[in-house]
Amino acid sequence: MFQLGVSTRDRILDTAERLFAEQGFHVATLRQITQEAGVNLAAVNYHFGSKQALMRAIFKRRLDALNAARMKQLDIALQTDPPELEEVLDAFVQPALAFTRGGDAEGQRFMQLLLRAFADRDTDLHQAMRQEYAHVMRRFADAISHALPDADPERLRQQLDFIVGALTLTMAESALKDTRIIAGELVRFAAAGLRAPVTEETARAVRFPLEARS
Amino acid sequence: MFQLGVSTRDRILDTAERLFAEQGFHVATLRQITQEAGVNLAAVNYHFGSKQALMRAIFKRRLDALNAARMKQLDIALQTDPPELEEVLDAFVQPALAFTRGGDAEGQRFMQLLLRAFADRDTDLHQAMRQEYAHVMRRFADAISHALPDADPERLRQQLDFIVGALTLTMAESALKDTRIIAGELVRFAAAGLRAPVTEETARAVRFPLEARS
DNA sequence: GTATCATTGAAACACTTGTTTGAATCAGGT
DNA sequence: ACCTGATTCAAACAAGTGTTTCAATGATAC
Repeated sequence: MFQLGVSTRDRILDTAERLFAEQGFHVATLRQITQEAGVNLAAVNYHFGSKQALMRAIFKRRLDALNAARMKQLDIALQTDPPELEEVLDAFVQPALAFTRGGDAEGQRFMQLLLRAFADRDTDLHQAMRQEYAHVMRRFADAISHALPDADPERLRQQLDFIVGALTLTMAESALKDTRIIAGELVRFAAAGLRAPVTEETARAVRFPLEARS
Repeated sequence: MFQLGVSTRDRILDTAERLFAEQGFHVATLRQITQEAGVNLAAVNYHFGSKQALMRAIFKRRLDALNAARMKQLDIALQTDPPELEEVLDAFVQPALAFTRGGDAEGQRFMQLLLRAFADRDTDLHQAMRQEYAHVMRRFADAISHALPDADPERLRQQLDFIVGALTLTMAESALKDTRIIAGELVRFAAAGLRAPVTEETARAVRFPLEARS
């Protein structure tokens, strides 16, 4: 029950990740974390320095893994030139689910954590996440531009944020068993959105967004 | 500076909304709120009962207004039968920006608050928000189904969540001046995504989502 | 003017928080 | 065996939290 054989440091990491995702950073207390992990209260400050530093360690561990998995799958997609749009999007979406393959809810837990980080603007965690993300996002934006050479790269980059929002919120929200199907749907949905040209109607909507058109 | 002439209750409501959005529910303290609002500390518990109840009051005020605005604009779109898909999506997206028209950042602040509520699963606030939303979401899902009679209603409902995620995250994240343009882009993006049929390629992606396709 | 109610004010309350301390325990090397 | 450094432990610390209390003040009606 107390994950015998695993180091104190890892027990804290796993338990804190779960409780931070479930309850949020400021609601989950060190006493609750250490008690459920079966370690002493002071162990957190000994191994990590502070509660904040613990959070950063948790975040870095998963985000590095997620980004590496995305990069790796993107490289495969980029072996064809120009790359297939769906394969590029797959490389972005699917690794977010890869963690769930083990059977437990780790992947979804991290998406919940990611969603909290997005919500926490003006925190160093938010800044750190955006910076960690910047690399990957730029590479994916470039790949999408190559797949859709006729589209404006700046607009494509903007629309990548739509995909991030849709992915993060639905993955954090949905039941575990549905995530795989939803990911496939999202790729199809996003690919069509990215391919859609700017029509006269939608251009007018951009210019006069609040006009009631009866 | 202290919004002279406005009632104590409203001063608390406005200040707390701002601080909750900026810092989060558990980080913003009643002492900070009451001090910045220029009211006594005990005023919160007198007028609202508790910090939680204050949060609910804040949320209800804006969400009711947002939902009402969406419903009203949806009714206009539904005057044509079948409704135009872009008009239905406009009715969903545009009211989220309507608050920003006054010049201040109220609209974006509320989207940040909404994002926090999404991240806070397993809280009564999250439950309350989902319930308040359920009505509106069902009506919009029905309207979209009417606009796209050939598509599976259940799948359309699923994809409405994509739009919610994209809208909430980008609106909370983006600079204020960009929100109007982004909203127009989102309508175009989402309309194309909803209209896209399920191809053999994407169907395969749904069946074998983690397969590396080189 | 006075009684009645709602509202404000300063202070205290009970409790929890993250962090620190210093002794006890453990492991590995010589 | 003995030393050394890393790790664990129980206890305390200082600070901050939401909430409550009760007297002071304000407004309103009779």
